Amino acid sequence: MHKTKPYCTDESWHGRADCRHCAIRGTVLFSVLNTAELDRALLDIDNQCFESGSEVFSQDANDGYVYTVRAGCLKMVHKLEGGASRIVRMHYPGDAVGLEALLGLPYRHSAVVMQKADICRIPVGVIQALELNNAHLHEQVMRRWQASLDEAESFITDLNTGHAETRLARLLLKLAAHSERTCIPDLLREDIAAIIGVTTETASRLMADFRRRKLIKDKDGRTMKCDQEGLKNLI
Amino acid sequence: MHKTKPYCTDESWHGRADCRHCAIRGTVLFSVLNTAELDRALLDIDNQCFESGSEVFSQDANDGYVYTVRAGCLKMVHKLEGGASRIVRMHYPGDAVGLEALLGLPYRHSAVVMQKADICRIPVGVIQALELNNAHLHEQVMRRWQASLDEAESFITDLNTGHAETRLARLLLKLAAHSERTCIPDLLREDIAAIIGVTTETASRLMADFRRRKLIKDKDGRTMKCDQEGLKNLI
DNA sequence: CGCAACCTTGAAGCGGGTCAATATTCGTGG
DNA sequence: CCACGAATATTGACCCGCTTCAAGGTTGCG
Repeated sequence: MHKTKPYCTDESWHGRADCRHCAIRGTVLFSVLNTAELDRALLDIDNQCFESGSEVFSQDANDGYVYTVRAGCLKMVHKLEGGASRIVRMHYPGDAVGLEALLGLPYRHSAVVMQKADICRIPVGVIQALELNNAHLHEQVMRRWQASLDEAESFITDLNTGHAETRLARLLLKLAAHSERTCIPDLLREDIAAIIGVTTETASRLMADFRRRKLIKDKDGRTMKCDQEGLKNLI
Repeated sequence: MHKTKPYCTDESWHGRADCRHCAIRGTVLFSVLNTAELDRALLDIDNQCFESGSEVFSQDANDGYVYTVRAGCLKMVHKLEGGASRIVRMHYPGDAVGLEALLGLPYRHSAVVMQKADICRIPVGVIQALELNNAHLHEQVMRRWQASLDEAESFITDLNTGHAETRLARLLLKLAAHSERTCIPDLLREDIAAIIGVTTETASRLMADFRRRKLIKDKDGRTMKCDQEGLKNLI
């Protein structure tokens, strides 16, 4: 990833509005921004768009960055010994990803884009430096950690419990909860399988069945609309 | 839980050795202990033994304590809508439990003892106060958060993936990794079922089968020995 | 166009669920 | 100490949901 431009410190930047979800921005910007030191630190934050399918970082790598999601959707993919892999959680706008880097640890999973994403890359040193003098940022980091834990645990209780049809319904509802107007990404059948713990064929059969029952409708190329009420009846 | 005695500040306490794993003790004790203020804060830390089956805290409660495990083993039980429940992770000596209390949030799960446990109860205010002046403690808290995340995710990748026999083998090996000399607790079949995501009957059938194949041996009442090499062959 | 990646669908088999009966362990009180 | 009942564990028989293996079908891209 190459250095682009210092969005965060540019008050006239058009994308500024989305910064309201950012742990760094949402808490620090409006409290202690006016120091030269802070402005300097923020220059190290980079921003980039990723296309669907591209990898933000790779399992076992250790590059010293934490990432925040401004737009789009990521999957955290864990490779298993047998060559197969499972998706252990997803991340949405406002989430921080790769927090283990704050502890100097290698990434536990690969982060791969599921839906075109706008992502900020923050060197861990920046966060650590700001945290020293800012308890509020510290709390925001902990909140992001807890959010990852909540998401991983909901994968166990919601997406790995009950019949496959129920699990798929819960997955679609979860995606809808993070989308505008029930417009959700049309996931790869392989990804659905890796999330709800079935084979690709079963995922395909279920999705085809849901479409026939009009629980989901194709919108354009990579998104669809879903019938939330109908899906809730399956749970 | 009633106040017992200020173990942490009593240098002659026989149980002191186990404090080496504690986030508070392991980092703060040897750095800034000698202040009256810190000693005072530590007086609010309580310590108690819990018998197997007893509940340390309850899902949705909000009592403002974080707990650390000094000995024994806990299960984090999440109640589902249908009345059933799943176990989303386990905790062992050195772990911190109920970290969401640091954010003022209600507990996500009930914490129930699986094996007689020795547990410290720490008011969130104590941790917050100490964190303000101690970046090292702050790091320790983050490490505990990451450990919870690692454990939850290993439940997805190890204990909710593959055939039931494989998952049970991985569960027993995980317990063995946290025990002395492959002596692991003889879990309730219902707990095994709630961990690896099968019915109680299937858990019972598999355990009975493992015993016949001498992969596990009854020791005394509530513990057993397991053949780690044999179990690894099932993965 | 033609290949590659992805999706859909079918048929057969089995792993684990379900329902039910029996055995075992454990706590409690006589 | 034994007896009794409740909780837990074991086992059987049947069946269904999902996997497996295999064969097209569809989409998209160089």
